[in-house]
Amino acid sequence: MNAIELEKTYNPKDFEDRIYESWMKNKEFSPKDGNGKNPYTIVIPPPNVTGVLHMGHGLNNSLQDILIRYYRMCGNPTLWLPGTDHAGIATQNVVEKRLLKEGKSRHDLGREKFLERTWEVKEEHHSIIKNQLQKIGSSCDWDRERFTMDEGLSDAVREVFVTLYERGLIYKGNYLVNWCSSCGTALADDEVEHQEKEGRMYHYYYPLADGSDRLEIATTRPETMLGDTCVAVNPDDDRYKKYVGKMVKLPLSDRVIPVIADSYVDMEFGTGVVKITPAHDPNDWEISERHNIEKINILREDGRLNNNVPEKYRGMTAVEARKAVVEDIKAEGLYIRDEVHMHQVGHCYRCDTVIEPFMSEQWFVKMKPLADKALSAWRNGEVEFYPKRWENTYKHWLETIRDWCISRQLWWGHRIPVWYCRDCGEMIVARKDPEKCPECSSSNLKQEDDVLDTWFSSWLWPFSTLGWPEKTDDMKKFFPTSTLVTAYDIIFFWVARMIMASLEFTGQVPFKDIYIHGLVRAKDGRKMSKSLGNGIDPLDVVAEYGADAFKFTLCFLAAQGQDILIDMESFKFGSKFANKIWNASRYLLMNLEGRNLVEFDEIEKNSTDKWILNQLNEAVSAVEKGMKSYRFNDAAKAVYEFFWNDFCDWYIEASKLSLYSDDDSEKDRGISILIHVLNDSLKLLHPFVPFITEEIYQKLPLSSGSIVNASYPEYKDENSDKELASSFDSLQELIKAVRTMRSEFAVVPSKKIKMFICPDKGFRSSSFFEEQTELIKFLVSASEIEFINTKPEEKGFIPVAGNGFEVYVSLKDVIDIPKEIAKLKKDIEKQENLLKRTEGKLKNPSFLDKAPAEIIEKEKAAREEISQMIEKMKQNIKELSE
RNA sequence: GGGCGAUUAGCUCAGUUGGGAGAGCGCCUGCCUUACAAGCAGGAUGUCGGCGGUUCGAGCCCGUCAUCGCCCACCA
Repeated sequence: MNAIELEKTYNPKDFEDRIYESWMKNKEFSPKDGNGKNPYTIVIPPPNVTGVLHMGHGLNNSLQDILIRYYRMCGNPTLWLPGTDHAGIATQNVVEKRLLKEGKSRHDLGREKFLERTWEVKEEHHSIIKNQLQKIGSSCDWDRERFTMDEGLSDAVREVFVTLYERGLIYKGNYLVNWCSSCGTALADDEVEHQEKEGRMYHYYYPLADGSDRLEIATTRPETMLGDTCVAVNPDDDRYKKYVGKMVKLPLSDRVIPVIADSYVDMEFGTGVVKITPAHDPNDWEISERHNIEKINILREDGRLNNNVPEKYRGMTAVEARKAVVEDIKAEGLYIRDEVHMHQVGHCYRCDTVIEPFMSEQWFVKMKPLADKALSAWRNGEVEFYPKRWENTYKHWLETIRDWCISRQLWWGHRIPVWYCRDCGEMIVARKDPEKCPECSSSNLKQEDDVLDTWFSSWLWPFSTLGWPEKTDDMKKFFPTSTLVTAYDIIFFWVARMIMASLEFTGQVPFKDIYIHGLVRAKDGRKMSKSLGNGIDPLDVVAEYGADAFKFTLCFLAAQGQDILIDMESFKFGSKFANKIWNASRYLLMNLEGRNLVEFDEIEKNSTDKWILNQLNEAVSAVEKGMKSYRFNDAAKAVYEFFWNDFCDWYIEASKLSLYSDDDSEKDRGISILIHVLNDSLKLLHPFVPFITEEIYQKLPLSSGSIVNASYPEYKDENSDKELASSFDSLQELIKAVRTMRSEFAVVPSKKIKMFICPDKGFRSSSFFEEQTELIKFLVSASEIEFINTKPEEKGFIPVAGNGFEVYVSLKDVIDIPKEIAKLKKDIEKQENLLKRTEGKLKNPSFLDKAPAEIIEKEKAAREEISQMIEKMKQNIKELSE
């Protein structure tokens, strides 16, 4: 046949897009029927539709893709279901920012127009993120793509909301929530990020109403005093017992508030007197509930002070008011001092604005009953975390869970399916939009303005995307899913909640395995972020090195659960590997010129062939082990070492003996096995480097169809040959020993040497060496090899000692004898140290008594080997000195 | 205040039932050997954070300390 040509240089840009298109065209990513094998399903953690793919997504989706491609090739009906998340706050912020540029606010447009605008932005961004996922090679079934706000998923959201309401697990109430004044909405507890900030602790007096005395209080937020409704002390605090029940005058206002006793107050901290602002502090809220104290809200939704404070402070921001209040306290002569104080301050996880505790009417999910189910499912082993340590995090969060505030004062999202009758005030919670009030039949209804927290749709993702609440075929076939792959930063937001929702509504866990990978960071260990400017755009990596280099590098670095530190340069690693695959393949395809391929089963295999088949077999096994235990780096390492070290450095080199021979049938034999092994290697590699393997696979004379659905190489017992592998180790040792000798004394490859090989008596590989004479000659550039039983009589040969053999090479005229002797002496010293250690063990009675027999045997063998080696080297020094 | 992770070659990191310390990059030497110089062949480099313990044997298990990082937590 003719040679098959590959471009001289590996250039992923030439084929990656073309190949992805062909995959799409041929629907390679849609699940195939398995011959009785279990389906393997992953639902993608849906990226924010208006977000941009960052390195975290890059890692996340690379790992998913590797799993998916692996199981798909293993013959399981495999589904990777893609989709995006509407990301309420984030998306709304994007659109509002755009409007701001036009000088408008969302209120200028009105709800309906604003939503239209947002859908447009959504469409526009959606194609960006989808394209990015495709560029990195994600083999998702795009025909099944979903969006959290599409019709089916919206139905699921309603079904869940109403059902939970019916089950008494959703309630509405006026409580203290986390308020982001910039986003203008309430947030769940998890959406608040605490940052250590330097603040000041202000001390000043509250005078008693009767003027008899005054109390010193301390606070970090003086402005909140405008909402104080009492002052609290510990009931056991002797200093203050006498004040309990008395009234104090609240400075800067005309209010008089009581002194109460509550054991919450820590006598040791501060002055032991706490000003209580129920509407703006969670603890104060609790205290006011216990003592039935009034709550005064002093903030507007935009974070400025409202009309419940004296006129001069109205409209000020908290920061402005703080300054003003402190000045006024000073003016009144009540000020004592202030000092630096470090404390945790909550910030909005979307816009980083300081969060204010704020009293408002919101919807909540009662979490305890849901959490209990999720805990027991985990205890029963229905879900398993990789790495296991995350189970502590999961458990702790579920055990200390608080109710979930699910209403958001936004427009973009699922509008809460609750209506109020304007005529009779009836509240209607319904799956379908009601036409009229069931109480009074009025059609004058108004739907709840608020929308649901984004996570309220995400937590249904594993089953809503498969068609739930309908009983779809996909639901039957692919649910529960197999593996969830995600980073640890959303265990609470998402993972735990999916388990809760799934158990509550399907009675099953949503997935069996949860693989938690690390975060991708910059080389300095910092998080990649826009503000730091240290981020790497995955698409830049793809443009520079290709998608395969991108995926392989990340996978190779993804040690279980550890963060990954990278820069642009890091991807050279994967790129070099891809380049190696390219060139090795190119070389083999070139050598098809004029050859007749022989059916693999009919080829007679020599030891080297059997050896590479054994190595391939072991690699298959290592990949399987790596995939099953989610040790991606182990799997990547196995394929890397197999392909580069075994296949390229040894097997292809060795095969040149065949390819360069004069015998046509030997050439045919050689190339046939090479192509066969390459074919299997490409399949072995495909999950890790999908594009390049497809590009080459398509050109191989053995293959038909896409590699995406080709069958993965299977581990075969009959290909496993430990003895052969061990003989090959000896052969490699021998070759390396001679090469080292040549290299140390700068003997150019073109200089052929003559050598004698003297295998140790009874050494297992002695006959193996003889069989490999031609190969050894070729690989060490020898002109002639003779096998002997004892030291050669011929002069001018340098002895090289190895385990089980001694080699004599004709280098005496070129080498520096004193230098060689010095080196040998150093080696002997090393060996003697090893021997000492081994002998020490073997002389130790408790070692002999307690160590397993196997280990003792090993030590004995080592003693034998080492002392023989020392003997040989000593002998060699003598010979060299002659 | 709790919990977790990290500490191994100059750099980034592997090292899963405890049994003679590894990879990639970088460095040094020699090779443009008709697949690949993004390559080939060879080489140097480690008190495995400190201390103590368990064990015949510890990078790995236990305790403790140190440094760095993360998560959770209502101390005004």
